Amino acid sequence: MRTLTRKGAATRQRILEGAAALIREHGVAATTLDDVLSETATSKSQLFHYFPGGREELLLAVARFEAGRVLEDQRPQLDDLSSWPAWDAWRDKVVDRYRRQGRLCPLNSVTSHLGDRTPGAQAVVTELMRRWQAEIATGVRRMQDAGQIGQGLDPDRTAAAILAGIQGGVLIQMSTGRTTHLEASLDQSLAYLKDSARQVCDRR
Amino acid sequence: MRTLTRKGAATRQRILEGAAALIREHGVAATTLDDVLSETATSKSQLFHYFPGGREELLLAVARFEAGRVLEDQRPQLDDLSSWPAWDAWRDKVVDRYRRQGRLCPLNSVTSHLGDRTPGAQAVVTELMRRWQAEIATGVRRMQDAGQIGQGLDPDRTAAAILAGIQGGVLIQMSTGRTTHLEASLDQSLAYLKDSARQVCDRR
DNA sequence: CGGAAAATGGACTCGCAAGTCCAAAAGCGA
DNA sequence: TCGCTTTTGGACTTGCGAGTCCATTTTCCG
Repeated sequence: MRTLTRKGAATRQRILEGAAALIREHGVAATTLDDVLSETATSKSQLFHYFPGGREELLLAVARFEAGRVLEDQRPQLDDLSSWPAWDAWRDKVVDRYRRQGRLCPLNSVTSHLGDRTPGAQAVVTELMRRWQAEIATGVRRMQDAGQIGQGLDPDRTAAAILAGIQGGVLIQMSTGRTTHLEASLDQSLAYLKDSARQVCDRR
Repeated sequence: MRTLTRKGAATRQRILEGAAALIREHGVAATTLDDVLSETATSKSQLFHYFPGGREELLLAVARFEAGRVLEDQRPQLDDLSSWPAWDAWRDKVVDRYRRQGRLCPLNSVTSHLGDRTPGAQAVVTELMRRWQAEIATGVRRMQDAGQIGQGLDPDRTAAAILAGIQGGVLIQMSTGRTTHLEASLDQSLAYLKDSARQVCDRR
């Protein structure tokens, strides 16, 4: 596959998105290549033409595809964590995003199926986490600059804790179907940050 | 399988633990029934004798087995969250437990493979979370009674947030291999709880 | 318009792993 | 010890799904 004509690119994309849709709905284990073919009205030769590595390469592409959406779905709120109302709006956006997504987390599903044999999958997740955490940390720093968050907090470590809470909330949602834990975690984190500012004032 | 002789029970247990060991090491996808057989020195007829439902039933049994270990591994610290040193000791125990476990989380692996077709797997996880959260909540209440945690906090919701942080920390560890996020989350939660007590004092 | 490269259809192979089966050995209770 | 039940060995079947292959059509570009 040296070059890709417009038609070819469209087909490749159709396969990719079709596979992602099936996985989001039924999970990885229940999604065969033949399912993808009939879903996207393509033939086997096409799939292996655009994804020479077969199933594994396709799953990895789906992982990248899904990973790319995660942060995008949080914009523009994630970009501007510079006031408490902005943080609250972001919190609502995150909760809403995962409530819509439902019980299945495609990214977790894909990576846990690719397992450790395909280091690429872990790399995709790790990179996503790194970027996500960095964006949150930027928000923390802005609030510190504005005197809204205590100076004593390490922005990066704080962001790590918030991120862990989100991930765990989503994970628990996968078995319970509820966003209760996600909300509780975000609310606790935000409360902690808000308190940290107040304590600084109290001490003066 | 009406009754189970002593020998039969031992064999069944050997199969179960062997399967759990393989899954902990290689993950579910890379573990076949034949692998389990050679690992445990048993034959196919034995496996299907003790797990008539085949692979699915065995995986569910492994899930239950692993779920049972989770809380046990946190005792006795989890049982006595009645002082800050006790909470800190529990925190260390949890971090240590998951650091030892390494990158693979057998429970997540199994449930994500059984997927939504086997509701039993989700039930196992849900029940584990419920119990885990309840035990943490008990600890919160004790600390409230002792005036060490602010009365304004909802024990159950607080426990939910702590639990989410733990789960997320472990999940992130699965791709990064590090317990950084787990530690950051637990530390942030504990700091929040400790602050909640101090604020109550300040207000008086 | 013409030829090379890309895209497509779909039948075919092939290996793996789940699950079946039956006969033989071992255990158990009376 | 006897007879019944449980346990065990391991060969066999079977189905599914990944991956291969080649002929044909379509697209691209000079």
